[in-house]
Amino acid sequence: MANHEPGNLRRGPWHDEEDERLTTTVGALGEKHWDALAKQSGLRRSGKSCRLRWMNYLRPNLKHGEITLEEEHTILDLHKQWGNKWSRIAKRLPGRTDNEIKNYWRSHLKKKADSQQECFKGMKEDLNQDFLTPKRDRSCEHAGESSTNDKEGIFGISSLETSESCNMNAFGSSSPYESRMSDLISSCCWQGDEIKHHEDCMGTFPCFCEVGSSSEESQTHGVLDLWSPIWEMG
DNA sequence: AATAGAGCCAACCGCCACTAA
DNA sequence: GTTAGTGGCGGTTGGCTCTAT
Repeated sequence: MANHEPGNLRRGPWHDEEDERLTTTVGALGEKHWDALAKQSGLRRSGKSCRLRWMNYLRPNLKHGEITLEEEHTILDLHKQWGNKWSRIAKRLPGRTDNEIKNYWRSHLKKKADSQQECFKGMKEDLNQDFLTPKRDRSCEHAGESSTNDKEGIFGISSLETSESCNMNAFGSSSPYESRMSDLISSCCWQGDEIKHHEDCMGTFPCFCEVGSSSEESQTHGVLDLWSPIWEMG
């Protein structure tokens, strides 16, 4: 199989001259046939090691700076959808490598995601206590049609979709429901996030306005992600 | 100032899928 | 159909840096 190499291969951190030599060789031969490339370069490195070094650090157009807030949201969104498919996630973040994203997730986001999940879990319990009340009095015409699931338990409405179609102002500007949701969101949003409302939502909750970054993807997923932990904990 | 513990990240390892012979 | 070679992916590790005591 591959990599049953002689024992004199170098390991450990790469030196500048090794980087230069690898860059030159890849420039001449292209990003393929890594074992042959490693031999031809004269580097005492395995093809696998050369490929990794190239892909993660030497490739043109790689970003080496800090992960931005927008990128962070994207990583969280996509990780939620796809799990640990780091290479797939990396394809959606130009200039970032799977290794970089994986490390960032483990060192920065995992705890964040876990604590957010815990936060929502606690909030959901509180909300169930607060709002397990008759729902037919709610102004929304969808309210109270069949009170069989947790989404209704919280909102008195039958689904995310129907709630979206309702006018949330029907709950009243000072409803306990609204203020509770406001507390929930402000306590669960990450530091640096801001909630931006559309003109017609009047800043009531729940609305489907943008949370956090201004990217198109976040606009699509941001709020749904904010709510989904509640749905999923049913 | 010394030291222990935590955090971070580059690099390695093992497995798997794909391809060619 | 089988086997060997290769590349890609995700998990893990080792060592360096930072922070708290």
